[in-house]
Amino acid sequence: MKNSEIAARLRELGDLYELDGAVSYRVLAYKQAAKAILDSPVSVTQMAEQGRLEELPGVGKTIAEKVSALLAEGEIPAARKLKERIPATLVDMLRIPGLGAKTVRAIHDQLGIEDLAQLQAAAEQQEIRGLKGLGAKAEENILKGLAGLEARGADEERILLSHVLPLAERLAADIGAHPACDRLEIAGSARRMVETCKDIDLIASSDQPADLVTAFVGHELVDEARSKGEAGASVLTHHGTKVDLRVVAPDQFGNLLQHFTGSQAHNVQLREAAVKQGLSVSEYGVAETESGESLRCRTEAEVYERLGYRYIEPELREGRGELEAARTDALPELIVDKDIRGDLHCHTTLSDGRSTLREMASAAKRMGYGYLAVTDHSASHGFGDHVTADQLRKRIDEVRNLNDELKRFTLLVGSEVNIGTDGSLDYPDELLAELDWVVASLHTSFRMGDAKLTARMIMAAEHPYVDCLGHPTGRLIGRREPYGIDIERVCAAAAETGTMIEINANPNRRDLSEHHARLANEAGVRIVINTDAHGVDTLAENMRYGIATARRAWLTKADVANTLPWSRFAKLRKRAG
DNA sequence: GCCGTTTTCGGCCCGACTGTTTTCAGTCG
Repeated sequence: MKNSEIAARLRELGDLYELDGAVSYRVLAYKQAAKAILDSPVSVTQMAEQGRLEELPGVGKTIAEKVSALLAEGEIPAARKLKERIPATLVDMLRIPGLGAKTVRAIHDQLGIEDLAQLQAAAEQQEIRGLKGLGAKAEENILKGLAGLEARGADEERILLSHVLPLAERLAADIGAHPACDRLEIAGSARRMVETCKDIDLIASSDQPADLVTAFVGHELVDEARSKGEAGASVLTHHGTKVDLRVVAPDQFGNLLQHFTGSQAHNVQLREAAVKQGLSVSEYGVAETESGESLRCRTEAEVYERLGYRYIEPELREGRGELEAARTDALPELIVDKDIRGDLHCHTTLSDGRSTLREMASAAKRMGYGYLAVTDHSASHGFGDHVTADQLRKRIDEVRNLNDELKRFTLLVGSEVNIGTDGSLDYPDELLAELDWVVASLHTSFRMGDAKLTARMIMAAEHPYVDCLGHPTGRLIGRREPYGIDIERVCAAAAETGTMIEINANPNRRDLSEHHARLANEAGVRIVINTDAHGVDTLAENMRYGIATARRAWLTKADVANTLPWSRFAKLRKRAG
């Protein structure tokens, strides 16, 4: 069973317990365990088989037993029992904004309503207002919420970071340049460079907040203001993206930015630890519980310092051990954009790229890189984009000639070779030996079973001319789940054979994920960050998302091979040793 | 239900908003 499915079942159980009136902390425990399972880089099913479930943060004896039961029987006995008393369809109602467990339970118990259709009918017939604490407004919100659910479908609307960031950066630049603006930063999940975002948070400081809010609401990207006040506003852009602006006085900017950057898990852990020191943290300051005296901070660094921590980079603020590391001076010095010296996975018009060899080479050189490996698809690639062995031989000459023209830049000839269903590659070894660099990737037969996929990847890693594994789990964020390969075994094989593994920086992929990249690094695998660019535009644009994934995986410059100049990188390739 | 530089029991962030209420419960981020 996939981690995402186990997590969904635990979330459902948490919802059922909540509807059953369980104490909130018990409900929270299930949600946190579900999150930990979703974030687990390795198969939780496999962890269960090995009796390792309790290694997951937030999973104790009880939840471990429930996961084991789920895997053995296909369902959790506790959930089955709850469903005898509480219709499972009530869980759907919790997705209506403003409706929580208490309200849903009251509607069910007192009106006998069991699903969304009955809820709609009751709201239309004004039956809801008969309940204590609910009125006409509640009915209105329920109908609005139901319409919203229908409109956006079953999936929670999360937007790819690469769609959110340009919008956020444009707004930040424009609002930040307003005369009334003192400081302005993007906050929230976009600042943490999470793969997908729900909305955009902007934090500003100003002595004339009203002017700033007016400028924000009137911006040309803004469609409508949903609410607007002295301290900020919430708007929808023409894209339909929600953007919140919060404005404070300059001396509280650090507190507000820290609060709204999150994540929730990070803030909860930060605040729990603060309480034990007799301090209380909020978006307005760090207060001493005893005296009530509050410290206002202009910068986030002051907030962390007051609590006994070194400054923590936003990408690390996920409640994954960063507070402990910040307290003991054990934070990694994260890789930064300018550390990257070359790119080792891109395409040209020879296969499915949009730019020519020369255009890609010039663009890479302009960007300040020292080298670029051109890796078009291989002989068995479909869609008319395949490259025959003869075409590749011609390409080798073409690259050598162009390379002679380029000063202080190394153009490398490579290939992104398909890993066949039997683990073999689709060029002869003699040809692969002539290349500077080979990325091996899966492009076909994803559904042949996890064990076979794992075997294919391991065979590729063991091949003497495979320098690197490309987009190893094949996921497309929000569209296609990763293959269920045994990432621990693939990493072990890669570390053993000296095969590198890429973080594919395409913002739709980010593959390795941050969780897998952290695991791979700890397993001793050498990581490369590649754009998989299909044109000069994405050659420049994609890299930041790969860097972001690396940073969220706690990687330093030393952990990533293409921070080295080509002369040193070249010696790290398997074929060089 | 989880977890331990004050705890194996008794804690488990902080504040705003909404809609319904005359002081608050429920929900949300």
